[in-house]
Parts: sequence; C-alpha cells; structure tokens
Amino acid sequence: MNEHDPRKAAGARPVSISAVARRAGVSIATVSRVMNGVENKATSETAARVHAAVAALGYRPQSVGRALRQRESRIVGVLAANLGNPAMAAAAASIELALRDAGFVMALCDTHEEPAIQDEYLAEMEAQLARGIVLLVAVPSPGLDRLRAAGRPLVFVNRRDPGDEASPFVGIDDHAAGCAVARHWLAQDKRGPFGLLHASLSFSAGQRRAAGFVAGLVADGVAEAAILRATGTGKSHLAIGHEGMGALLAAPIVPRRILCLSDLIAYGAYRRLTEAGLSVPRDVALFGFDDNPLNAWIAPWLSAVRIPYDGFGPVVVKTLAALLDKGRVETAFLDHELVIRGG
Amino acid sequence: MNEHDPRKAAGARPVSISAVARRAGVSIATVSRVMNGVENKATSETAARVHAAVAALGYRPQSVGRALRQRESRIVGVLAANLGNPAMAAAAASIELALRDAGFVMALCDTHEEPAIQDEYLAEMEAQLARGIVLLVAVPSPGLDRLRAAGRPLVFVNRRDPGDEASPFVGIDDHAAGCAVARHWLAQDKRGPFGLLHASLSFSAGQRRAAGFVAGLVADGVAEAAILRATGTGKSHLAIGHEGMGALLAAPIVPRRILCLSDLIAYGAYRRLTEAGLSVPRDVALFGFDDNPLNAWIAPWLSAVRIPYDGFGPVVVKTLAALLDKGRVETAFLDHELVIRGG
DNA sequence: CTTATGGAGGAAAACGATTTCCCTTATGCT
DNA sequence: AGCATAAGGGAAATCGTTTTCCTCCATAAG
Repeated sequence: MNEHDPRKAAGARPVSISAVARRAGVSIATVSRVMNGVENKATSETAARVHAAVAALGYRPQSVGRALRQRESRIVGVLAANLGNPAMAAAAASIELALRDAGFVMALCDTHEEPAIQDEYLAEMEAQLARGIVLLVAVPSPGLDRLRAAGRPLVFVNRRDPGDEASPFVGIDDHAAGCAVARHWLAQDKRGPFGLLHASLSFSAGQRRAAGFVAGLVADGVAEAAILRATGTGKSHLAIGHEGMGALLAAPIVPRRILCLSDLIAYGAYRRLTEAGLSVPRDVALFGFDDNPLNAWIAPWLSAVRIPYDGFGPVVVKTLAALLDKGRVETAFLDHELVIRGG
Repeated sequence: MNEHDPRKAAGARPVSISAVARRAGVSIATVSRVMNGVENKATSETAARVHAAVAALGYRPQSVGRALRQRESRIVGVLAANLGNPAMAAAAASIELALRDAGFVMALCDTHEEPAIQDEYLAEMEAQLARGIVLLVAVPSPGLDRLRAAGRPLVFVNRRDPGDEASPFVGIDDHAAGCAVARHWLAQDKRGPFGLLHASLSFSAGQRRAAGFVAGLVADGVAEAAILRATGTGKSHLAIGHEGMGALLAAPIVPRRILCLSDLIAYGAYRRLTEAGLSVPRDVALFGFDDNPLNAWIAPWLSAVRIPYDGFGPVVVKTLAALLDKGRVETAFLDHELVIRGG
C-alpha cells in the first residue's frame, strides 16, 4: 500500500542489521536471534517489534556477513559437464528447485568436461565457502582429488566419482539399464549383429551401460563377435555419434539395431544415417540413453532409456543433506524406464 | 613433485591471509597488496617471498572476506527464463565463458519465466552482493522494478526490459528478422495464407518479430487477412506450438508456410502436423526463431532465424562492463542470419 | 644541514553478520 | 527471607579481507 520504497530512502547502502536494530530499539544480537528463530531469547513483543522494523526497512540479511562468520555459505555449486545437453539442463533445473526448497542457493557452471575448467570452478566454490558441490558428470582432475581428500561434501550425479566409486552417488543402475535394452531387442528378434556407439569408456557410467548391454546379449546366446562397437573423436557426443556411425556403416554387415550411450550420440548417428539415405527406424533402429524432454517432440524415431532427471533434485538434496548433517555417505539408485518409439 | 598436500596439513581451516603473512614474515596488509598487484608497495624481493608462501601453502583468497569489505562480490547473476531450451543453454554457456575471462563468476538460475521465482533470485543476488545481473529473457516483476529504480547494473538479453525499453540490451533486431523471413518467403511465392505461431505477445521480442513479419508481408501486397495467427495456453512453448498448430489446422485454408516465434514452438507445431499426417516441409513449411544447435542434427525440416547465441557472451560482458565502469548504458545489436533447411 | 618527496610496510579500522559471554530480572522452591 | 534457575537481552569478539592512516628510511633538492 505504501508506494515509497524504503530501500531508496536508506541511501546507496543496503539496509543492514544495525539499521534494523536501531529502528526496533534493540541490539543487533537480538535482531539476529529473532531472524534465526532462536528460542527463549526474545519476548513475543520484542520479536514483533523486530519483525515490524524488518518489514518497514525491507531488510534482507546479506549472505556474505553470515558466510564469513559461519565460514560457510548457503551456496551449493553444481558443476555440469555440458548444459547444451537438454538432459543435463533438465537435471540442473530439478536440482535447483530442490536446493532452493532446502534453503540453498545453486551456483551452476558448465565444465565442458574439461579437467582444467572443473578445477577452476572447484577452487572458486571453495573460495565462496560453498556448502557442498554437486558434480553432474565429473571428470578426473587434481582439484577433485584434493577436495575428496580434504573430505569436502561432494555428490556425484549420473557418473560415479572417477577417483572413488564409493563416493556419494545418485543415478540409475547403468548395468541393468544396458541389460534391459538387450533383453528388449532379443524379445523381438535374436539375430545380430548389434551396434554399440559410445563416447569414452573410461568412465563408470559408459562402462556399465556397455557391459550390461553386452552381458544381456551374450546371456541369451548372442556371440561377442556379433556386437559391433564404434566411437568417434573429440568431446562432442554429436560428432562422436556421427563419426562412429560412419564406422559402423563400413562394416560388412551393418547392424540394424544400435544402442547409443547417450541421446546426443544417437542424434549424431541419426544424421549420419540420413546422409547415407537410410531411414530410422525402418532401416536401422536406434536406442538412446537419457531420453531428454525434446525427444518426445522431435525425435519420434528414437527409443531411449529414460533417466528420470526431473526427479533427481530431491534425491540429490537428500544425499547431500545426509552427508552434511550426519556425515553419512549414501548412494541412491533411481529407476530407469524404456521408452519405445517409432516403428 | 611433492605429494604432500599442504592444505591438509594446515588442518580443517582453509589457509587464510594471516597464515601466508606469518610464513612470509610480512604483515597481512602487504600480502593483500601483493596479491592485488598494488604498485610501489613492495620490493620485488618481498613480493617474491609472498608469492613463495602463497604457493607453498596453496593459498587462495576467500571471496567472502573480500566481498564483505568491498561490499561487492565477483558474482554476476544470470537469470535465464528456461534452461530446457537449448538456445538459452547455449547463450548461458557463452556468457559464462566471457564472464570467467573477465574475472567474474557466474551464478546461473532458471526463473521458469515466473515473476515470483525471478524476484526470489533477484533478492538472493542482492544478498550475495552480486556485481551485476544478466536477465536472459526477463519477465516483469516488482523486484525487477525495485532494482531498476535503485540503479543496480542490469543487462537484458534477447528480450528488452519489460519496464523500460531503454535499459541496457543485447540481442538481434527482431523487427528486421521477422521482415527478412517475410521477404524470403515472398521471393518464393506470394500466395498466402501465411501462419504465425506465437507465445505471449506482451513482450518486446515477440511483438517486434510479429510486427516485422506482418510488415514485410503487407509491404509486398499480402492482405492482412491472409496472415493467420494462433497461440496456445500455458508457459511451455512446446505445448503452445502444439495447441496453436491445432488451431491453424482448423482454418478454412491451412497455411502452407508458418512462422514460429521460437524453435520450441516450431517443435510443438511439428508434432501436431505429424499427428495430422502432414509432412514437414513438404505439406507445410515451418520457420523457427533461435536456431538452437540441435536443429542441425535432428531438425533438418526446420528453417530458422539464427540468433548468434554463441557470440553473446563477449557482447554481454562488454555491455555490463560499460555499465559498471563508466555508468554508460549501451544497447548492442547482433546480426541474425536465415538458415534454410529441408525441402 | 635542513627539508621535501616518495617508496616500503605495519597497525588497525572497517564490512555485516553470528555467537559467546555476561548481566539483570523474575519466578519457584525451601 | 534466601537461593537457585531460567528467560531476556546487551557488549564485544570473531570470521578474512581491503584500505586508510601512519611511521620509517633513503634520496634529492634547497
């Protein structure tokens, strides 16, 4: 109702706790205690006066003051490997929401899967006294080793800690998911060859997905030789899929069913197939991993293992909270789902 | 070469400036000055001792201390409307890179185009003493009005400040871009009707794009009545495109060329057309806006106005720097480009 | 020989919050 | 009455920096 903005009247400086204390006629200690809901430290009458002053001045505590004193800020760093991947963006959005609900503030970064950039951000998060760090697909790096050794709260999402598989982790059971794809295809037709397109297999997620897929096929009698693997160069999964698909096309018998260890790899493969005049999924069926939200709209030709990124947030925060409050290391597995499209 | 991590030996507390000072045998003031490169305040010999101590202890200044003293942190808040849109994710990535080069730290948030969430983040950025705030597609909100009135450094990207068109802005010339699409289509065939699918037109970007498109058509003799507009409900551009396309399909004559004011709207329209058994672009041609990086891989049926998000970063930072250093309000227009696909 | 001048560096005061000691007062119990 | 206890609240220390004074010393100019 009052159109006058108190913050402007207060001058260039933002309203500080001492201004509130002065206006309420109490000490800054009392204001602090009321703001933080400390019990038995203020009569309801005093608290009301403080709240009135806070409202009148539009006071909001500055995070830096608190962070300095407590040697800990409310920031939680989220280091994502590639925000250009809609699946990761979805995961980040979900995590952000959950963090905010829990009273944290997300600082989101894109590491481009570069150890140097990851280290840069890890150091920056330390400098900001971040409460914890969430690594949405981590790469090995010296800084990561340092923080792990120092016992800082780290939560790994989607890809396990490359330095210690026992670190807190949130993700799906990659082996089971790979296996499920194999079973799904075998239920249709047991004849190979099958294709497997992957990026670097030096990380846990890819390894497990591939291993599960192969294990699933082999368990049902498919020969190892009937599983053709290919990859590409560089960091872009799109380019890797494109290049890897080129390699598969050069095989004596081109696989008619190809598992791509990420949606982006599948996109690359799709383009390569289109360039070769082949139709997806009529000539070649592709199976992706992630099932990012756009697939339903523009990739009706792509089946995929759906990773429930939308639901990651609460689980990540719960895992982080367990680490912070009780020092307990938790690993949470979420359920995947096969989304079958096309045909 | 030394495997012993100095930070662990220092105990739980991170290395502080006083530890460095002690080790170097100087005062903390001198350490601070050396770290900040203050001239004429230390002999090269003293500076060398300080640097040696910094290296030995692995010291990195804590941002909170500095922020508290200077009443300003190195954080720049980037509030994006929707990170699920790959175009925005690309813009955010570019901005992040440029900010880092300039010595800032990005804190990225997703406002979901909700005024309440945007305000929440604006307030949080204030509490963090953010150096500036970049709004990657802003919505009107009380908090935004407050910050603008307080003269805080705000840079608007892609969509102008809904409260003041004169605020610093980085984006393309939307009117010219809309006009360019019209001319492109008229050069092929002047017969209508034409379609226009849009989300809310209460914001500058959409308004200008639509106005430019219509102006371009009308200027070449197309009747206003031959331009069919449609939209949908809700916030999701995907759903809006889907629903709006449904409306256009109900028209007496279905437009064979439809401009969608964002790629996501085009995706929604694509799905609706596919559901109706129509082929894109054979039966209906779609033109999008943004041309997000995935289009080249999986949307070969979509022509689009390419907005050079990859190049936004340096321009945004330059605009922000002009605002911070010289208090100068700049508006930067980047060149768009028509990307023609399919057919 | 005095007196500016400027380089080198230390002591201490901020910055805005939280938190630890205190001190006062009121209440309940013997 | 005497005393323990607890509630209510203030003064001041503290967190890690930056920055303002200030001092000391060497050199150059007069």
